[in-house]
Amino acid sequence: MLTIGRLASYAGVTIRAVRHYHQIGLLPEPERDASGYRTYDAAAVVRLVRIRTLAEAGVPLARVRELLDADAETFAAATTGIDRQLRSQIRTLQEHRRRIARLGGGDTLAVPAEVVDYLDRLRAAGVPPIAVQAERDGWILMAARWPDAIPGMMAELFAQAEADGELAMQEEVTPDPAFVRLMDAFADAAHPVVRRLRGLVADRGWTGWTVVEKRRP
Amino acid sequence: MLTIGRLASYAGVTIRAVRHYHQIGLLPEPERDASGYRTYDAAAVVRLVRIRTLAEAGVPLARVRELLDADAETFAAATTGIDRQLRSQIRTLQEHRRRIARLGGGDTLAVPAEVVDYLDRLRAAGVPPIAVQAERDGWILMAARWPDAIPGMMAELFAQAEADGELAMQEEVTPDPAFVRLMDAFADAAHPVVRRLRGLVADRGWTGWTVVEKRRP
DNA sequence: TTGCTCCTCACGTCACGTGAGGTGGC
DNA sequence: TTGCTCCTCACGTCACGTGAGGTGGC
Repeated sequence: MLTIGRLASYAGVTIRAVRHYHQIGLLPEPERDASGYRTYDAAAVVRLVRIRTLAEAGVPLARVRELLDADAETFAAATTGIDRQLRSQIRTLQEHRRRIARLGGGDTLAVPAEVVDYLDRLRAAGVPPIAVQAERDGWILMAARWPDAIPGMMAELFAQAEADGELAMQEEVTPDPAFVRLMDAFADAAHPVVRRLRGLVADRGWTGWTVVEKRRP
Repeated sequence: MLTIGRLASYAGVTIRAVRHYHQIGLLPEPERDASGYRTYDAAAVVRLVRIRTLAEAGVPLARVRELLDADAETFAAATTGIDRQLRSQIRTLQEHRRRIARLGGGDTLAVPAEVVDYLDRLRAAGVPPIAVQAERDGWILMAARWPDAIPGMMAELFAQAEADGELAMQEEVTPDPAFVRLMDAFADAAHPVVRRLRGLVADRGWTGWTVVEKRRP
């Protein structure tokens, strides 16, 4: 016969966990010795190891109770489902590894992949970091509001760039005019208020949006 | 600007989670509009996505707070630690898959591998299932009490079997006498009370333990 | 007497979930 | 008026953790 301490350590759980399983009726209360100590037999070990194996695999204790009282066939079927869930958890953790690695590399993960590409092109084209960041913030809000619209908008953006001439992919300090027109067009399309602001700015003698310049007289 | 619902759905968390992060000061409370609704900007999205990425990777929220306020170098170092933990979790889940598969196959997982081998030999030798189960229960209690002693005892057991003659590995219905002597010796060794009981049984005209027979006069 | 293992309450923890009851603009 | 999204309490959940205060045999 075993004390609760030996039982727990053999099964790899805490004493408190064993007592918890008694409380919720998952593991029957055993006999007591003269001192009031619980005394466990081999059957308790077998049951506790089953409980722990299932619980550690993520099965809720309420479900563990059902499974312990099920016949071998039902139980075997349930283990298939549990295994599927475990595999799915593993895949999820692998995805989390990728995401954590990207975070560690300085990525914010806040914009879709297409937009990341686009922002990289801006940087490569020599757009100043502060402007790229402002651009990113705009896309974050866009993506949050109309998530489904992003791929289409990006496709349209690049198609327009093709039409206007090639995007400057070299590391030029000054963005090329075609690209500036592209970004202005995009900014207008992003939100009605942008066009209005641009109008106000134009009224005051300035032109452009991505690169704002004093209009030549 | 975004409402809490759009922010939450874009970041892949619940509205309640966002409010919880406000409550514990993990995400700053944003401005309110005329109706008292919270209005979020792009910075809130960036911060929330970081919180969620870390939290889903298993980082406690108290630690997330530390990391969000850390510099890029400290943060990058921390992600290495988080990745190590994720890999360890994946290995643990893979181990759980193996254990669940064994449970589904009828294994109790309550005895060490050596004892499983030994019990298989008993079964192969034609020992009745009920006796094998009793034997298993004895070993469970043994293993729980003196876990370190099991390998040595098993080695001794098989060495003794070699000395007494080979273990019957064929599927005989009747266990061979050498094997019965072996198990009797083992039972005596398992616990002092076994020898005493055997003595009492012997006094009443019976012999043996593994196979109890009326003693021939 | 000291140390160790056990005992029973009973409140605490973590990260939210879940109503209850109410507001504001279409 | 109805539907929808938002708001603030505030108690509930899950699987135990963690003292508090006490017992029993070496």
